Amino acid sequence: MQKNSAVKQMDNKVEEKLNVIQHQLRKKIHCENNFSLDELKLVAGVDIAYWSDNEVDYGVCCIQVFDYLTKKVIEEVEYVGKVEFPYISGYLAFRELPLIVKAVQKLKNTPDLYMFDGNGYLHIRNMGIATHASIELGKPTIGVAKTYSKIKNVNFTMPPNSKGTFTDIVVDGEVYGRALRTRVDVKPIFVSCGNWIDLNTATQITMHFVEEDSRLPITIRYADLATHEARKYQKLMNK
DNA sequence: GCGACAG
DNA sequence: ATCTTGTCGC
Repeated sequence: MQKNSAVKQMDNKVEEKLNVIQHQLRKKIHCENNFSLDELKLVAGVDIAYWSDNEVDYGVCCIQVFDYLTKKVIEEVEYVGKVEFPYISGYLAFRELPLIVKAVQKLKNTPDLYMFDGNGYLHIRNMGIATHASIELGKPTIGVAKTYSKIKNVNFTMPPNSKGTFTDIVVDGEVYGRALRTRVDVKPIFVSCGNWIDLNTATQITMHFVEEDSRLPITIRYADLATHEARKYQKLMNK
């Protein structure tokens, strides 16, 4: 299911509307901190896993809330629901946000910041899932993608092979995000401001959550594992 | 026509 | 994202 066939399922006028929406929301982006790192307490990791049953697509969104200092999970929630929107590169938020909002509503705690599996400002219209979600949730966010999706023909430069090094990704003279080598001998991840945070702080927080068992920060990693477990359970219950 | 394409 | 075993390496 590549972009072409996915777009065929979506009216061209619909795509144009989504485009307009993203350009409108773009005005609400702030790549600067609206909080103090000293006061950062609760950080949430968000991810979604998918499956289908009788031609119907389902997804489960898992959110893990971590204490920033102890790096322990203090709360986790999941929300299972139908997924109506197709995956189209550049419009991931429209596919994932409905489930994310529902999952957030189940939280008893209010995270100070959210981390997403996907881009934020590092996006063709600066409106990756992390940025769009921040505007929806009203909280600072960070985008953490596992692969780079080329923007305006700009490639990224591979950072040196040592922990914590990075190279910025500059598009039209502006830093959109960076390739970050979280550990030695691993592929870099792609970090960008979602909203209400600067790139250096986003990088610092991301590195803070990187441990020895994954190149991904544990916020994203644990949420990813949780979605897989939740899906396994859902498929089991459906038989 | 061909390649690219976050999750 | 998802479908999936073995296998190379630390």
